[in-house]
Amino acid sequence: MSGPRERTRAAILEASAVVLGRNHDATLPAVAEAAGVGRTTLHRYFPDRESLLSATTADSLAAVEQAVTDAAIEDGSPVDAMRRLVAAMVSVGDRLIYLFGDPRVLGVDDDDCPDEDAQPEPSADQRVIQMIKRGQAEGAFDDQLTPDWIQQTLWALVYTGCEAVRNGELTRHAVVPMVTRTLEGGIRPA
Amino acid sequence: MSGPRERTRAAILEASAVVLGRNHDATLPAVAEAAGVGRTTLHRYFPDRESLLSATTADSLAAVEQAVTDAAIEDGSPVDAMRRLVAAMVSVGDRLIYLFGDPRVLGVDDDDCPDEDAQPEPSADQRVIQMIKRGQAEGAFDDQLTPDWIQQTLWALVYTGCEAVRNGELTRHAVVPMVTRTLEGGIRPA
DNA sequence: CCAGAATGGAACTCCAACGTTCCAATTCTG
DNA sequence: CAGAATTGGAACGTTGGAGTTCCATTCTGG
Repeated sequence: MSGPRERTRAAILEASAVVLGRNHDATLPAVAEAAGVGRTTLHRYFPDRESLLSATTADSLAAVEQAVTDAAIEDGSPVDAMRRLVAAMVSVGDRLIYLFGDPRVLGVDDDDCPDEDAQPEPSADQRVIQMIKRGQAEGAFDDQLTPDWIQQTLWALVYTGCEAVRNGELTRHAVVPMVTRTLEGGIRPA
Repeated sequence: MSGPRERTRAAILEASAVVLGRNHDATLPAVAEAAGVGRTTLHRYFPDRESLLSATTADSLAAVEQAVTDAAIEDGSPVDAMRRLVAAMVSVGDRLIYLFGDPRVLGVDDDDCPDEDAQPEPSADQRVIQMIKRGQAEGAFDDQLTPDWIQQTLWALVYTGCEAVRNGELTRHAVVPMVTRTLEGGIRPA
C-alpha cells in the first residue's frame, strides 16, 4: 500500500505520460522499459492497456488541475492571471502533451468512446473560461473573440511551446515569455 | 491508365488523409470503407500500410505545396500575404491535419517513433519563412519573435481552427477571420 | 457488343502485441 | 533474521489486423 507500491505506480504513470504522449501507440513493453520496470510488473499494476490509459489520463488530469489551481487565476488582473496560467501549464507540459493526444479527452474523436464526455479538465476548464470572460469584461481581452476560441488559442500556443522545448528548438525558460508575448500581442510589432 | 485508375487512387488518398488524420491508427478496412472501396482493391493500389502512408503523405504535401504557391506569398504586403496564406492553408485543412499527425514529416529517423510536430513542407516551408522574414524587415511583423516561432504559431492557429471546424465549433467561413485576427493582434482588445 | 480491365467478397496464412501463469530472486518489514 | 511482499524473466495461449490468393461480377472502352 504505502512503500514501494506507490513509488512504482507513480513511476509507471510518469513514464506512461511521456512515452504515450510522444507516440500514442507505443507498445506496452516500451512503457515498462521507460518506467524501469518489468513487463510483468506493469501488468500487475494495470491489468490491460485500457486500465493503464485510464489511469494515466486521470493522473495527468489531476496534475493539470492542480497546476491551474496553483496559478490562482481568480486573483489579480486578468493579464497577470493569464501569464501565471501559461507558466503553470508549461510546467506540466508532458502531461499536457499526453492529454492532447488522448482521443478520450474532449471526446469528439475516435470511432467508439460511447459515453465518454469528459472535458480536458471538468473544473479547471470552467475556471479558465471564467477567467477569460472576466478579462473580456474588464477590457483586458478582445471581446470580439469567443472565450472558447481564446482558450483554444491558449492551449495551442502552450502546446506548441512545449513541443518546441521537447525538440530542443526552445529552452525551457524561453518558452513562457515567447508564448505570453505571442498570446498577448500576436505577431504584430509591439 | 487514366480512367478509373486515377479516380480510384485519388478517392483512396482523399479518404486516407481524412480517416488517418482523425486517427492515425485507423484500421486499413476503415480506410477502404471510407473510400467506398473494397479491402482487396485498397491492397491492389497500395500493397501494404507503409506504401499507403507514404503515398498519402506525398499527396498531402503536394496539395499543401500547391496551396502555398497559389497564395503567392512573395507578392504584396506581408500582412496581405499572410492573410492569403491562412486562407490557403485552411482550404487544405484535412491534408494539414493529416500531416501534423504524421510522425515521418521532418524526422526521417529509422523505425523508432520520430519527433511529433514537424514542418509540413520542405520547399513551401522555406518560402513561408522567407515571407515572415520579409515581414519583419518591413516592420510588419514582430522581430522580437524568431521566424521559426512565428511559423509554428501560424500552423498551430490554423490547425486549431481546422479542428474547430471539424468538431462543429466553428463554421468554415468563420475560421479564417478568427485565425487572422488572433494571429495579428493576439487576444488583446483592438 | 465483346474483350479486357477493374472490382469486391470469401477464405485463408502470418505475425506482433496482448494478456496470463509460474517460479526463482530480490527486497521490504516486523 | 525470518516471513511476507515485490519483482522480473520465461514460456505460454489468444487475438486482431495485415497481407495474399482465387473467383465471380461489374464496368470501361474500342
